[in-house]
Amino acid sequence: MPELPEVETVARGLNQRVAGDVIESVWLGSKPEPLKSPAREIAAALQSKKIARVRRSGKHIVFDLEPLANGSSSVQWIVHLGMTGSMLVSTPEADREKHTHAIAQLASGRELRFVDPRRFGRLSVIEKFSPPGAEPLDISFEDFAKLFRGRKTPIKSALLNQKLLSGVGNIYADEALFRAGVRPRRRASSLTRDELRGLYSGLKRVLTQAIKLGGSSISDYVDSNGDEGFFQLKHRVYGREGKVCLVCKAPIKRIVIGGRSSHYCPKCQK
DNA sequence: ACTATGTCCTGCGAGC
DNA sequence: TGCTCGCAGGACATAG
Repeated sequence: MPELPEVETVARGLNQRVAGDVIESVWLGSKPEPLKSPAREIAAALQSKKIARVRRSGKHIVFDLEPLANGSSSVQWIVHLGMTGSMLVSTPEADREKHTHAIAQLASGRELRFVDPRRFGRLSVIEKFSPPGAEPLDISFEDFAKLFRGRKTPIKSALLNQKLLSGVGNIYADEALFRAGVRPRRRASSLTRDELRGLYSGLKRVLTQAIKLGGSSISDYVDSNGDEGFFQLKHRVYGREGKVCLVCKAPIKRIVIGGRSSHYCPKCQK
């Protein structure tokens, strides 16, 4: 589900609400657990840790944790929401949603709940998380252009490659390519410098505006408060197959690239 | 090193 | 109403 703007929204919400709180205990409920490291290690690492800060890196939520007493070292709790994951702040009395896989009890009396129907999400604890690719909102144009040099893969697939850029997913790749006027099947290396400039600024604009609107809610996505985003109302191509282009009235096309559906306007995008 | 493909999971809506 | 099919915001492993 969640791409950079959704994860950013969730992380900001979590930071506002649980930074400073303390994880008292952890329940890991589902089997197999949606974990990268053994359940016991994760539970032990989270227990009795203060949440110093919650932030986003790529599509990952990063909880910066500090030990309560001297002795153990700082660690990071890394949460990836996969396609359908959500991380909710709730009261212990609230009904436990189906597919709740983990719950952290907080000293304030509240709970952090990880819910994920499709189970593509992952939890892990490490010392220092380093994202594989560059942050799309921070990268310079020159570095951005360099990412696609010599790549024969379609530009759409290159945008989704997290080792190049961290955080871009199917929605925002399609929306950025529309704003750049570039068809998703074009070979990455074939883009002209002008097209790369359009893609660079189109991607930044789309991500920035989506963050402002709290992300896109298609079916599952909600923030840490359970609220939906509004950027889906601004989609120009994603999910609009057969509908008319808002710029030129041509019908929007849907094709499959690398197993992912891709939406574009055959007239506006070259 | 890069690229294309299949697989992991559950749920929902469309079509019959 | 009930079924089967296709599809879904992601990321890996694997094979070429």
